Amino acid sequence: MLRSHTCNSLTTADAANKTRATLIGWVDTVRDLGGVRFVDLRDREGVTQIVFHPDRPEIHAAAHHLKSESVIQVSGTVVPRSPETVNPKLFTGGVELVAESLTVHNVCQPLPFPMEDDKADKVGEDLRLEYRYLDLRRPRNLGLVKTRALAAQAMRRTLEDEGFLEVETPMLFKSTPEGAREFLVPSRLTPGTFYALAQSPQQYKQMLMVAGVEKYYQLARCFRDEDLRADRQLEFTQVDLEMSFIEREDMYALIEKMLAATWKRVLDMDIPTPFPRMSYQTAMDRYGVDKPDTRFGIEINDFTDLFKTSAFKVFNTVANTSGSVVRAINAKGLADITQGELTHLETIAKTLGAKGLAFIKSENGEWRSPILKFFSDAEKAALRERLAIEDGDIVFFAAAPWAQACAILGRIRLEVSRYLQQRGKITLDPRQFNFLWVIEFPLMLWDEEEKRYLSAHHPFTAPVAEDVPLLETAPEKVRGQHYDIVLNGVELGGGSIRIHDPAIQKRIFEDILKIPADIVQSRFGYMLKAFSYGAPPHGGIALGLDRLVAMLAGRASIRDIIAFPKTQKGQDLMAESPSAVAAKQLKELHIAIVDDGDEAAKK
RNA sequence: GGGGUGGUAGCUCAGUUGGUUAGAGCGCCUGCCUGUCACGCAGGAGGUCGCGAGUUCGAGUCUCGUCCAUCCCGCCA
Repeated sequence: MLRSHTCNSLTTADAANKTRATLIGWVDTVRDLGGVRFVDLRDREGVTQIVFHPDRPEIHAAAHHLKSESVIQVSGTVVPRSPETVNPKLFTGGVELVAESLTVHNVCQPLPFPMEDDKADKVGEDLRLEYRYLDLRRPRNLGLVKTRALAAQAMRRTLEDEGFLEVETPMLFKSTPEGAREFLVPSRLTPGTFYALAQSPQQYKQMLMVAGVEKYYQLARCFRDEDLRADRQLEFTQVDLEMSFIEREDMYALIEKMLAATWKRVLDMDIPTPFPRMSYQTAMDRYGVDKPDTRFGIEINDFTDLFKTSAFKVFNTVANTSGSVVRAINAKGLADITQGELTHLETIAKTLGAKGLAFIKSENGEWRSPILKFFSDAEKAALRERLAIEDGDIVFFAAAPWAQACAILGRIRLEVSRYLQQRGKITLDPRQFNFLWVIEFPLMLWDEEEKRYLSAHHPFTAPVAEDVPLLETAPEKVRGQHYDIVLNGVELGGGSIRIHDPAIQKRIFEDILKIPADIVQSRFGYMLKAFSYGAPPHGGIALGLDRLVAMLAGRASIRDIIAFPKTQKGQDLMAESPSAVAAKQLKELHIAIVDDGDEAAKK
């Protein structure tokens, strides 16, 4: 090794022993006082002050020209600092290394952006991504890399202790068009055919269960060619696992154990288990989403019955329409909402298909609302009581088909919670982690555009046993044995008990999802075949590692905790990918470039 | 595919109603300085105002287009 110690290891005991040490690392800061020259030397572990005295003229002179972030190696003697020069902010602040020799291994060019956290955080992300190796070098960001590694380690340990086998599954899979958009990979050896990069190891891991692995896990890279967000990348990592011979309860217990171990290891926190559970129906009715943030209230209330006889035509009509509801939330203390905020909320409601956003403001002892005149005293009293309306509150309504009303009030609820946080009326503890199992999802959802049922999650989810007879008669009433793990309003992952009966799987594909038999055969034939050769009951789950680490680290964007993330346009600004390729490469892959310039011109 | 926000020195930003030579802080370069730790002090260099057109006597500023980044909607079985 080119060092005897790390930059976070020398102590006053070393100074007392006159320990000789060699340190190597990056120049953090240079403080040149003319006579004496100080350099803070930094490595992954910490910082140690180096001092250059004029009695060694060569290295004293060289120290004058040291640049920030250059890599240097220094040998010398550890000495104590005089009491008034001790730096209490530094672990090694009681000592310093008197330089006796200096090697400059690499001179750093002037930096493209400042490295101090307070300044660097304001620098445009595109520049920091172009120089990702510099941005990552900041101790705080290296800390995020460590957090990720620690979290992965904790989860691996739990799974290894539980007897899981790590198995790698192919990234080159076949195209399965019913899911997310895929990355296609042309096959050179079979002209005109394509692989698809795996969106998840789903089908392979089920095959591993048929193979008798019993307990499988993998930190699996997954690929989806969809538009990016702060919490979505083209490639991301899932903690993917599958078990045989289990029921749902077994999976809840395992994941609770794994996440508790992770939070203990990374944050030294004891997460209470078991996690609360909530049905999909309850989550939608009370929070308007299937991934509720339960750290604050502002729950949705139903007033459909109340308005069935109302004089207010708009609500009355909706309340008497089958499948439609009239619902409201009370944004407690938000009567001082600004016009801009209110307009923003209306825009959201309209984006989600509402005609507007009805509200009642309770201010200075009286209610204000454009629709107040339509309400009877009994209706007002019911609203006041059930929404606990007090002075300073504002109530928002949605009158729409159930799913739409949920979507509107779910979004409004999150927005108003943000406004209330900005006003200090809701305070969220950064160390509060509300884990929640959301269960009893419907197996199927009716798709109005395609006029057929689609799997709510994926078509391998097993129906709840008692609901199986409803498959053909009332598919929308069949509950799936699916479970989502939700944390503070973020979906960490989901999974299910799978179908292991080829007859039921076939019924789902052909009779319910209406996938033509020949397509079922070509896409899933091998699965149906495998299930007829001794398929064990099995189930699994996949957790988004990137999101999970982002939650652990208190980061909003998963770009922060992925070493080399891509921008929203899917580009790697550092390596400059994607990039054009040579015609020869395309030819080899049997890809012809069709110039449709003329076509475009005609249009 | 759609909507919002932003793009001026290496970085972060200011730039008035369209008007003379586009500024500040930090960084960078040079010099001074023997106990600093965001060291200090003095001086200096550094600009295709994202790009392209248009309006105008005159555009960083107004208009249109375009590119990039970012947040969101659609999308993400």
